[in-house]
Amino acid sequence: MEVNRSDISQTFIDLFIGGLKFTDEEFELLLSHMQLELIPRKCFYLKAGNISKQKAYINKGCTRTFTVDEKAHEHIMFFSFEDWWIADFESYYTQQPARQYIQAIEDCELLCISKCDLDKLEEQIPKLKLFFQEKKQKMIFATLNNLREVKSLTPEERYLNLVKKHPYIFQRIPQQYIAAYLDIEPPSLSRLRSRLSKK
Amino acid sequence: MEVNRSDISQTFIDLFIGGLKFTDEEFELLLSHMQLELIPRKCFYLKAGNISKQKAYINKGCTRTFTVDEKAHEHIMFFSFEDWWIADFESYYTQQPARQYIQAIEDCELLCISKCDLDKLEEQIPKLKLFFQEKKQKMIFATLNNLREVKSLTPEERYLNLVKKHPYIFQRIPQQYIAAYLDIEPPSLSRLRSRLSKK
DNA sequence: ATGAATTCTTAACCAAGGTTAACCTGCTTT
DNA sequence: AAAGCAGGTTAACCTTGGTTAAGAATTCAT
Repeated sequence: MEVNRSDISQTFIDLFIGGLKFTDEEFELLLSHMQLELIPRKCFYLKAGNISKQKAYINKGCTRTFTVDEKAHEHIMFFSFEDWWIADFESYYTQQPARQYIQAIEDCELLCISKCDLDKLEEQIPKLKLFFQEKKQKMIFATLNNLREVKSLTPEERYLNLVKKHPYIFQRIPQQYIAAYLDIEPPSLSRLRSRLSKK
Repeated sequence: MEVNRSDISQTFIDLFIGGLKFTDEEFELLLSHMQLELIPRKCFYLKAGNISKQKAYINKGCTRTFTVDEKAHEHIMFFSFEDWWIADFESYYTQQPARQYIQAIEDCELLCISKCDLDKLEEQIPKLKLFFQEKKQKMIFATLNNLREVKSLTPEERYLNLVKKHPYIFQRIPQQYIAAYLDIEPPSLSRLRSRLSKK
């Protein structure tokens, strides 16, 4: 669907016009390559096996990125909210089938741009290339920290970290998904919570 | 210590001369910026709190990169062997104090180059820049796969994966470090192994 | 070669999370 | 309003890994 200027969040405009100092022409050029996709709650933006052909800015809504193991258990790698960019990182850069699913937790409005278009645009607008290189760098740091956390903390400690660092997610994310993010079963999360509330 | 041409492994020469098609001048230029560091077994190449100021090519030996949690338990992020490049990724790129330790498991010969020199060299030799960009990309993929594994597999499954994919490490890495890599205690690894050998 | 020091294994006991099933609550649907 | 459903909680039981300590096996140093 074509992007209607009125659909775009102020945050998106601030990001490019205010933050990255895009000229109006550059911004229009960018917009002309973006499509608006509406993903209803519970629907998939990407399924494992498909190729992640575009990056999407979350204009509204939130998603979960997860894998499914051999025992059919889901493991959530991360949640994404407004102002995040989503794609299956490995699939996007290799153009090989993804191993992860990206599913809308709430109705989502996504501003999408294809890898092909973005690659060209990045050559025309170096600021854009730098912006995504920065994003990539931060994403690596976040992944390494994540790995460190998963390796060194107990589920309870990870839960407490989540409460401390991202309390807002409990307003928007169902418990079962929090459990899948912590890699425990829903009854364990319930127990853990009641154990903590008694202290 | 200055790098003596005779110290360098054939693999290193093949990498740059054969693989990356460096001219002799480029190769000499690279070598002129590298230093040989000898790290004896059990000594640290990097300690948490220090800044990772250089990249090092493992000419000989192997290392472990690990963190220490609040309960003083060590968690090994990965092992590195000959022909790998080591640094604390986040610290190297941000020049902030590292949160990880890098310790020699065997006596190591490292070919080191400072971030400052490498940044300059990469401008002079674009092939070098591309080479490290590729490395970085692969490192991200590996980290994401690692995270997926840690989140979705049991220690037993991770052990079996290790046996299947990297059987050689059992020749060189003590059990206690394998346990710290799997994020279990040594007695658990022993139990797991005896359980498996009975099947 | 011998003693000392690591490293690995084993055993006993404990704690935490998995599994299953029942139950409760709040929503949707008709 | 009643039935159905999804999400969350609770309880009972089981499995697995942590903890501690003791003992066996290796390795190292002299």
